[in-house]
Amino acid sequence: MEQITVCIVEDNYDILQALEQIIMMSDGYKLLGSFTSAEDAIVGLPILHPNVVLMDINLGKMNGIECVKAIKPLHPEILFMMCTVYEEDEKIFEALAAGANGYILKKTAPAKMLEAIRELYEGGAPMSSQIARKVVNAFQKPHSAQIDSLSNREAEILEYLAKGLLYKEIAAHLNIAQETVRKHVYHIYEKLHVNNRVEAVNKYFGR
Amino acid sequence: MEQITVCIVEDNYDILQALEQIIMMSDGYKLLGSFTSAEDAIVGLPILHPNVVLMDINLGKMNGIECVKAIKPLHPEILFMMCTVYEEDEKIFEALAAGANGYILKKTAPAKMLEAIRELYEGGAPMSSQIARKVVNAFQKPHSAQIDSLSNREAEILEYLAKGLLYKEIAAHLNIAQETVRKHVYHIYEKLHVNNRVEAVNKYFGR
DNA sequence: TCTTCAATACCATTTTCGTGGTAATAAATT
DNA sequence: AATTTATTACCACGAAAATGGTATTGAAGA
Repeated sequence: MEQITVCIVEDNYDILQALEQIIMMSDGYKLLGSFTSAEDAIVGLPILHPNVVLMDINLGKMNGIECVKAIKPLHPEILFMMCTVYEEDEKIFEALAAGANGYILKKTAPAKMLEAIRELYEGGAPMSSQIARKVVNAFQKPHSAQIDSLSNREAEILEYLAKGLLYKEIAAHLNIAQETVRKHVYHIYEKLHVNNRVEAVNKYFGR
Repeated sequence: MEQITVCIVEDNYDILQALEQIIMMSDGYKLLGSFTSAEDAIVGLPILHPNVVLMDINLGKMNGIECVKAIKPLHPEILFMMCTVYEEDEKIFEALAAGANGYILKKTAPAKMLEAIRELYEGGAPMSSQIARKVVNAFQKPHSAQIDSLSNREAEILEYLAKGLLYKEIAAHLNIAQETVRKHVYHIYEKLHVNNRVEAVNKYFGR
């Protein structure tokens, strides 16, 4: 089994020591080093470049998410596992958007923790069932009552609007007059309570 | 342990029989019925309303994703586990967007299959490591070379464009002349190789 | 030092969009 | 039978956006 190199970023000394013990005592895992602040990690992680980083979210000044955001674009090969005490909804999505690859709770049992690190290393995205469901749910297009109120034709035209087509282009696609497209759009805006294209498209994408 | 009620939608008779056997022979799971077409399932599933549906993606005329799309909005409490032979990228996201809750491969071992069904029932979103990574990656804002080429000010203005603000509103926010905003936008379009707002915003959101 | 780039600002022109009115037809609903 | 809704179409006006040119300033780089 290949050795997985690991770094830890954690500002609570007791928790850090416990994590270090788990990694060091386990075959197949090698602790390269630890950091107690995001600032130190930004400097040190690119030098040590481990396979996996266990990143605490709530650090001192700069939090773990900011830290990932700073490092990940420059070193996409480094895998980040976010560690927190609670499953905070917003933090999860923020972390994933920042480039985190996994998300586990600190209370996770040592064996599970090691398993998750390996899963991450092997191309997975370890996270609890509850988090996975939230992530999957985020994919569901939230079809609001407003969107539902659109007629078939209007919904069709909104799709074209979302692609950035001009009215004349939409008209050509649908074989109707540009003026008719214009009128449909007018009604779409009324139903969605917006007054320009981008706002309508944002509603279409559930934002 | 509570009984989990299950229905299967699968048009291959051999595979269907195998799945039925697995469910029927296992404690804690109860097979309510099976369907061999999406059309039949749309009629029958709401009547049987199982906890979990094993849904084949490649059915005859109407595929499994269309089927989920038809039923899920009316019965969000029914959980859908998509089953396919291969991990087809586009299908995964299409299925999740349609309202699927889990995504596993048909070759999955019976024990794992049952475990996944229970995980689904208990609020999880079972899927393979590879799929989970793809789903998580989809959250990462894909910052293209084009987006990176924008200056700070331009990126800032693109954010406002994405919200649907008028030039004059953006100008007011930034305390600069509307004409200056206009010029920034002109450069943004050049760098992103687009010629209207919606296309620029789509690049911003990685579409 | 010279050059390039980012940010600012102003101008002119054309195209597209947003607003709102009228109206015919067919389909669905009351 | 009467009414509403969806789809189509045309018109007119003003607002906003898109194209492209000029120009100044300051900062960063060659």
